Amino acid sequence: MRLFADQGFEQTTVAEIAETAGLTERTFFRHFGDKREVLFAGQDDFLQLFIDPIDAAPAATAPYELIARSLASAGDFFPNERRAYSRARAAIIAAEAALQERELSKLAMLKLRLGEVLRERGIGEPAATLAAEIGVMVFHLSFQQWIAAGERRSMAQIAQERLAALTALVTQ
Amino acid sequence: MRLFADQGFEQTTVAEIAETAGLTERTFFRHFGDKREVLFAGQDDFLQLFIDPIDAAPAATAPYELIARSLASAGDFFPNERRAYSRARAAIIAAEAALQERELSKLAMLKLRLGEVLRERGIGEPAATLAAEIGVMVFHLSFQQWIAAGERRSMAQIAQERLAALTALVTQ
DNA sequence: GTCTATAGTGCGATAGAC
DNA sequence: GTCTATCGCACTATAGAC
Repeated sequence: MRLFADQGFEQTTVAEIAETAGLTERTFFRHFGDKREVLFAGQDDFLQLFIDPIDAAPAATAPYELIARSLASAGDFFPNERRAYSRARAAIIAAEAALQERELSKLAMLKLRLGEVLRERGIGEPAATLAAEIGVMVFHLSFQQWIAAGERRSMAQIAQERLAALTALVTQ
Repeated sequence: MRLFADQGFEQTTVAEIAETAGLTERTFFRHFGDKREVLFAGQDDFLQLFIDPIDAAPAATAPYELIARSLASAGDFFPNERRAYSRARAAIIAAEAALQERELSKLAMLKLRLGEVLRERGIGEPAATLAAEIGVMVFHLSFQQWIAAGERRSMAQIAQERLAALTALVTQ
């Protein structure tokens, strides 16, 4: 992160990263499948925040309500103290198309996982996939707003507002 | 496409592609920013199909209705004759994570462009971005269903059904 | 069109942890 | 004694500079 922030992602070689970390290039690639992956690894607990409230919900809970709970829970990953760090990381990603691609890819994986969890609850198609897509989409848009300049509201609050806006949009 | 289908995307070198096309490697990269791009270039008319019906709609048309018209129009890009080709292309993309990433990236660009068009009509935020996200998301899921084994319905029909399912999901 | 830097892979050797 | 982390080295393809 320090190297990327100072000189840019593209301008930083894997050799530099490895040296800074006191390792060899070969070892870097043992831990990370590619150079971009170093910015996205270790998001397992983040994923779990989406899933836990779904697992904990009563069996009859409607998909929409599950998504709302999932979003509220995911907000815990982004307390106010994390905002500065998230902004710095987002700036690095925003500066490089290759990193934006990887971010979209990670969000797509989250969608797939969420869809699975919903289907395991007996929610059918296309509802399960649609609910997963909506949940992750609202999360993503909310996150972008959360790190916007001057924004002070919490992630959970923004997400709730965005989900309501989506509902309003669809029911015009 | 032929080379990718026969031996896989990763196993096909740019040198091979260039030679097959009767060009040099350097010329390939002059036309395409990177190797993956060759599978995604020239989608401008596709993009326009989303935008045209929005431009043509009466000023007071609600965002949801705009999206519905956009989806109906985009369906024209996928007549039944195109289905076999789309399946073959999708199979190539599905076999390679790097290509799936690029596809998501292209869809994200489409979202951005659609959002712009909606804002130019005076639709505010977050409605414009949400509508664009919903439109492209429904398109993407519908496309995946359209190329699913045994599926015979038209793109427009599937998209309409998916959009209705989304509405039902959110309004329960 | 030529040249070169860098990402990423395959295989093997070594050292330490349990 | 097996398992895992690191390293060394040779090699190829992409991609960019000039």
